[in-house]
Amino acid sequence: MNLGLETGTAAPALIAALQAPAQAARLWAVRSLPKGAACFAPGDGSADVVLLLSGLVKLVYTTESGEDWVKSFILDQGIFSGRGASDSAESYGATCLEPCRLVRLPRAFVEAEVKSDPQVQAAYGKFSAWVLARKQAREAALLTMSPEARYRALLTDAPQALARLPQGDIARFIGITPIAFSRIKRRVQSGSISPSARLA
Amino acid sequence: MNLGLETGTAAPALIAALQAPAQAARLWAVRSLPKGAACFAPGDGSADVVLLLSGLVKLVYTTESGEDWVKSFILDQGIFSGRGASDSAESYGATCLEPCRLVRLPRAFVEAEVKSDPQVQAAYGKFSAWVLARKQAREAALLTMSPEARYRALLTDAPQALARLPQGDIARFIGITPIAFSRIKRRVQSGSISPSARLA
DNA sequence: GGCACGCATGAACCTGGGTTTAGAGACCGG
DNA sequence: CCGGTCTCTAAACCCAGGTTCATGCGTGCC
Repeated sequence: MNLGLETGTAAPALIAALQAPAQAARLWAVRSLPKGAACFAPGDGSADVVLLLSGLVKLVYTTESGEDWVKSFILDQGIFSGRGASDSAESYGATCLEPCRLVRLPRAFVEAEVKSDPQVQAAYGKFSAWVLARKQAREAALLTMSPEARYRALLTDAPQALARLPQGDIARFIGITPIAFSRIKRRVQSGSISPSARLA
Repeated sequence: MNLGLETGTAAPALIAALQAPAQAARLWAVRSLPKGAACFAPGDGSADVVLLLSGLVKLVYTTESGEDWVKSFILDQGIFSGRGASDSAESYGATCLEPCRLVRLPRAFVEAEVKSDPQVQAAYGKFSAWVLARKQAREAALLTMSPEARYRALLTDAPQALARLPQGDIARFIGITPIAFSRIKRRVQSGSISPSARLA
């Protein structure tokens, strides 16, 4: 069971397919952002599509009470935007966890390229399918697995990613507090085989 | 915050758009299934697309330990298939909660229609966007809200749907056991304002 | 260098949900 | 009409995760 952290090749392929057309349209402006910078704020009206060329970004939901919950991480190369296809009420922000290099493209430009360029269209189709599969995996993980099980799955599926992420962010991605995450790590490392398949 | 139970018009529109081509191809065969029947089993190799014309279907993940968790409900009119776009490891089954009328179409046929028929293509685009938004909402709900908060949100957003669903299935959709759900209902009905915004 | 801040950990206590067991009511077939 | 099964509710107990308070450690800033 993977939880939606694997990187895959779909996003890099789509980035590559978009580069030439964007350069031709003089829209290919690589921007560098330092660690801690916000790519966009939650509720940002901007419907830009962001291509991450290198670095590490987290997408976070912020609740009314001010808690942050990590929707997902984008590692090294990936594509994301503030609003999934249509506008949804649940908006999220994006923050650089490492220095990042990225390109912003207007959504309209990307959509036009998808329609007109078969290369881009093919890459976009694969990317969409991959996004859907990831979302499905994440949904299943949140619904059917306990936090500890999710952590164990991450340990198996994406150890190299875990090493680059702050503990607090991993916790908020798994769906628990950093304190509880610390306890889980202790349990797991001590080799105790928790009998809880899927508890609260 | 809606949790992914609202029905919307995207699915009915796509069903309507597909009907004529499917009839022309002699693929439009309406089947009736009784309450309790399985539309397909988890892991079913069939990549058919199912159009639900009337009735009520639940999609359920089954864990290795045999627990069922409700991925989503399809009310009255909707479209679903055993495998989201690409094949994912997490497979789910579909069961009728009410007598259903439905049509099964081969995925290849639907994909071909999407490419060749602009009508279908437009409807499919809207449907895809709607699916994505719903998945996003569900992900956010599972990640950022407590079970009780999810139930309260359902009460607000989809009371008519709740009335048609068995308690146990609602519980498994919210992400808890039927027993815990019973307790939550008691708490909510007794008007106690639980101070827990988002607890375990 | 030294101070402050943030992050990770630790311990103690609370609480919501899981688990088990049990019982009341609805539905169905004989 | 009766007995079986299924669903929902209830009560008692356990446990994982939340909460609070406190400590140690690394980083950055002055």
